[in-house]
Amino acid sequence: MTEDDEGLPLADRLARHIRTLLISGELAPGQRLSEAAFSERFDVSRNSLREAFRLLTKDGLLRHEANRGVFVTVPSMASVIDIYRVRRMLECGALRQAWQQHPAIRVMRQAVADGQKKRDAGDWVGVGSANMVFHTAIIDLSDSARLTEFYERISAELRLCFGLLNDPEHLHSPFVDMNDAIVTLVEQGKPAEAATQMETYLNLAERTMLKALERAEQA
Amino acid sequence: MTEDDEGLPLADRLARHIRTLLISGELAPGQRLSEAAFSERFDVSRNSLREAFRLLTKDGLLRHEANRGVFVTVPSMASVIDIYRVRRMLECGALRQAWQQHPAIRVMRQAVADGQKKRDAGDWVGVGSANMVFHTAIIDLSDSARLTEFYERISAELRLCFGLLNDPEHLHSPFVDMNDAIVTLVEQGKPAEAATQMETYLNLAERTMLKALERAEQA
DNA sequence: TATGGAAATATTGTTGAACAATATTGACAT
DNA sequence: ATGTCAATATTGTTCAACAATATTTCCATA
Repeated sequence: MTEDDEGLPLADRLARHIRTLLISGELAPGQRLSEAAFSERFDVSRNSLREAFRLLTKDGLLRHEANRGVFVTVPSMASVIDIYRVRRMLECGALRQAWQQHPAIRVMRQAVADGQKKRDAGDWVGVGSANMVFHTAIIDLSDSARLTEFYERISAELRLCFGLLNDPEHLHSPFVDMNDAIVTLVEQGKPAEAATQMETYLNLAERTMLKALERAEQA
Repeated sequence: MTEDDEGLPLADRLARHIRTLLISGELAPGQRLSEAAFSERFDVSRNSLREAFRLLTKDGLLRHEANRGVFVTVPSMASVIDIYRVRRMLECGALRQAWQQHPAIRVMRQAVADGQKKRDAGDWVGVGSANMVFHTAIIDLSDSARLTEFYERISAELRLCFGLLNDPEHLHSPFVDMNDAIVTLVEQGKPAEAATQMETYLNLAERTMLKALERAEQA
């Protein structure tokens, strides 16, 4: 735990730290997280650790089995389908009612430019990050703190899925140009078309993800 | 804690119990929840209680101030506006893509009938409950476990707002007939119209809520 | 050899006490 | 009445303990 404190309660800091381990894939899906081992590793009490575990369980990143401990969630086809259902609802909805001058649009445009640059440089991790910024900005179009927070949770769960894939970052590249088209439509004041495009995008992404997951499961 | 166990961990049971106290108004907005007092009251350790508090804080029902304790969230105009933004996104979205034969539609229709009966009997609490069932069923149209769970959280927060009002239950009555119109449109295979109606409904409900909250704040 | 089961071990679930750090209260002097 | 400082209470976190439940080990037996 070398990062910034911010004076937050220990359990929250712990949860954040463990979350980064989860989404970076340092903790593998299915892995059991022993209370003793982790409280030693982070040099905190079991009680504090358990609070953090509970928070992450509520976020769907960990799974809790009575008297057996907590495990890293193993993403399933069902969860992928559900997650994309949520994304269609939130992202398409945000686009559909987007106001042409919303500040988040600048962020979207910037993220697209960034993604293109990273792709041309062959920096696939960078492409993934830019893509993430892009979609977060779309949610910001809806100007709702609660939706933004909810999307963060969904987003973290999705990254858990990516952890199962063999060459995950490569997945994002084909979508950079679709992002471009979408933000352009929003800039042109065509929110309905943008939403439709996004639906196509998400359906495609979902299929790709499911196919990749299927391959990964067989292995 | 006289209710059912279900073998869930203590913190979860505690959180559920406290949540019912919150939404039923037995714990007033702004009130401080002393760890000592509540661990005594529920006959649990401070550690377990703190886990429960953290869960409820994540749900937005409690607010945590460092070194000062947890307080029942005081709903603000801003939170009401945000909550209705979420509801428009989720409920209108669910209606727009509703499949005409979805089982949740029966639940909606039943809830409408129930609400009308309760209203005619002057049972305002019953009207409120029926209304809640109706809107939860709308979310179920989207067939997403995550959206359903998220809506529960939003719903609980909204009930916290109702706790601030003087005669809260009375608020629901005018909406029973709008519910009727909406479910009828869905049954007729007109999801877009249903969504539009719902938007009108929610805008009206939001204004009513804000006005009532304004009155309550002055007092 | 394989299998079933019982004892031994490890892990989680929950508690209570302890203590440092911070916030609140109260007494006192001005 | 007001500001200051000590006294008190509360939260933040840890630790040690123990019951309850899982897992493993080991042995007897078919």
